[in-house]
Amino acid sequence: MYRTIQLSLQARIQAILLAKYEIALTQFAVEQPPNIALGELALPVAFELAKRLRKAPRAIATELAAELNATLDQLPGVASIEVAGAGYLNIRLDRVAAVRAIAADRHADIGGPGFRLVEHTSINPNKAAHIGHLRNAILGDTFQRLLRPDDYKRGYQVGVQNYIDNTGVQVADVVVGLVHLEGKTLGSTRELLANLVETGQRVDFYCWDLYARVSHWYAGTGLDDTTAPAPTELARRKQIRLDTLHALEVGKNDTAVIADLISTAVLRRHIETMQRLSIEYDFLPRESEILSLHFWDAARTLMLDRGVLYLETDGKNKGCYVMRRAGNEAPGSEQEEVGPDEDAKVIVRSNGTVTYVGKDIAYHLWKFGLLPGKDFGYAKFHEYPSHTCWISTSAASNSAAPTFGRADAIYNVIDSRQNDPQNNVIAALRGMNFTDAADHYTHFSYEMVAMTPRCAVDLGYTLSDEDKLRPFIEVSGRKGYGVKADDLLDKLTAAAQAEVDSRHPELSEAERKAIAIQIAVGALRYFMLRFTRNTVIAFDFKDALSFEGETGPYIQYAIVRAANIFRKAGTTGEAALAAVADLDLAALNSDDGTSLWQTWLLASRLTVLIEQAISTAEPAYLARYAFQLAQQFNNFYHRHHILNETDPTRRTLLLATAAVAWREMVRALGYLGIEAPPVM
RNA sequence: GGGCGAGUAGCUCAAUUGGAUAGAGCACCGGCCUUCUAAGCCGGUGGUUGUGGGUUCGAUCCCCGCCUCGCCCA
Repeated sequence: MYRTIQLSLQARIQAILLAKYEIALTQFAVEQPPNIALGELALPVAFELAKRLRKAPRAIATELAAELNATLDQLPGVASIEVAGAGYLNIRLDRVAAVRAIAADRHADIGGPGFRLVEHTSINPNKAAHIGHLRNAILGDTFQRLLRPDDYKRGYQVGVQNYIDNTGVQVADVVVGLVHLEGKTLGSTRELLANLVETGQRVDFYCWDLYARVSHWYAGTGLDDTTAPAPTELARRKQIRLDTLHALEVGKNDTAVIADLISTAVLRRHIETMQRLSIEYDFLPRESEILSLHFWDAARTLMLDRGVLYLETDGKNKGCYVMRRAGNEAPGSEQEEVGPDEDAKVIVRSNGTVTYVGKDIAYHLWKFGLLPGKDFGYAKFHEYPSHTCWISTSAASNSAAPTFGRADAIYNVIDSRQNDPQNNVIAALRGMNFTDAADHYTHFSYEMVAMTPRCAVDLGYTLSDEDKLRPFIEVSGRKGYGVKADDLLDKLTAAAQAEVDSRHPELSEAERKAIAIQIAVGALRYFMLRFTRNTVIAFDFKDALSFEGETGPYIQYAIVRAANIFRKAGTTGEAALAAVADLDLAALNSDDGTSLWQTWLLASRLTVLIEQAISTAEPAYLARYAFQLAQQFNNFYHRHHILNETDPTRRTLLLATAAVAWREMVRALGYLGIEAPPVM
């Protein structure tokens, strides 16, 4: 409702400006006054025009207000418009009409054509998921929910991908650990995996420790060395690492098979972990197929054709295929004669190997459907209750698979440390004149999750004196520093379970467990979403394990309270809202009615927030909105005791007010991937 | 050395992207459970928005200098 009025106001004022001053203003702000007494919407448009019209803002506002008030019938839902302050146009709404529209769930639609690809999670399959990966996956999953079609909005067609680097150095390192530190063969690796499953152990946790051990082994600093190893020994270990990595890239050998077994087993664990948080994927493209299906060869041809890639013949990059960086473009100019562009990005090294950026460019050309003649094979990997998760294969494709790639817009949820590489890919697209693709490429960048020094010490890590003074300690899979996602979730669930057990002994074990999980997920997802993207989260158990104040459970609790009222009143939220249609709503215009009206007004803003969260790629806005709405409801809850209300008209209005808050809180939490428990 | 980001209440974060009196949570102090669930509500303490200039009707936000921290690249 709120959004609808915003749009009609904008259109109306644009028309007036064009007719009266011949000014075409495409975008201007619609705000909320600081106080409801000033109205429901505020337009600072007169300030914008002051300079262009060489007139005082207040004079312009007065003229506009007169014009708007004279044609109020063209603005349905608006009661009056007045000038305030130095030149604000304050809008008052027709509360009765607005409440009826909100109760009937009339709201602006969100959505459009085109296929949008959201890529998130993308954990190297060589270790357990940790809190940093959780932030990534929760951001991506929430954003995907905002885009997708649902009961509330038309939405966009969306595909969710989780990229798997199963042939990279990280997987190679774990293979080195298995083969060279634990003496495993292909056969004994199979036994190990079977054994871990039988004994109920988590493969990814096993690899977590092994990965940290291998890192120490390379450096000669771990428990595997009682005395410092000789330089020749360290060189030998480094060579083993390179050889193993090479074996993975080439494929079709025992080392590669071991890597595949391990990385697939770890990947299955990641899928399980994320499913605990209601995070699902549609497709898992793997680097092994990008290599085996020779995506790069097609990309190289295209890049050479389009002139973004060229062979450097001189300077430090002699013999490499390089790409000009943005800002250094001088196609066909004298620049090449002046000398080599030392700042150019190396794509193919002089030894013929492709850099990571090269492979990434090929992959992104595929995403946009720009890689001629190349597509993955698709195989089923995992079944969710509502859909299949597919995985890439170099074998023949399953004909039942949907198509991925050929996206109109992509969103890559990748932390801000990858800003440079991401910009390189965009620059490549732009250089190839794929302007549309480059324009619709969003690096959904976010800051990392680190740990407070205290948190690191609590986990048993020994910090240097220097590290203890830092604001935070970076999570490091390589060092084995970090809070594992499953451990955190287990901890949260246990804490929630203790509360539920003591509050609801009448419920069955299974019911209490289910509620505890909903609360734990609510706490965790909200915690990861409440910070805006470019804030480093310094993780601390005290904050993350809290169920009070600005948390997910606070909002869930508000929903439970509302639901209790409907239950005890012998009605439902839906019925309470339907009763508004033929109710006397005159009370809304009284002073007392204003506080009720504020709840309706806030509830009607969900559409505005969703749209804002999408356009800024900032789910935190929606998280904060959900909390605000819960605060507003709790305030209302304490001020009005609905079931004791004797006046039937007023009681119906109060019930409906609780119901509108309830409806929008449930919706907002749904987009955040948080369920509303039946009781708490 | 270059690039990106950040610096706001004791702590952790917001601020509708340049708008009206800079707001929340935590912590602390005081009040509220015989009521629809206290995982809650009400009140209070707490600010020279790192710093110096500039731009304009208006700056936490934009521009320049400096300081501090983080990340990436070399």
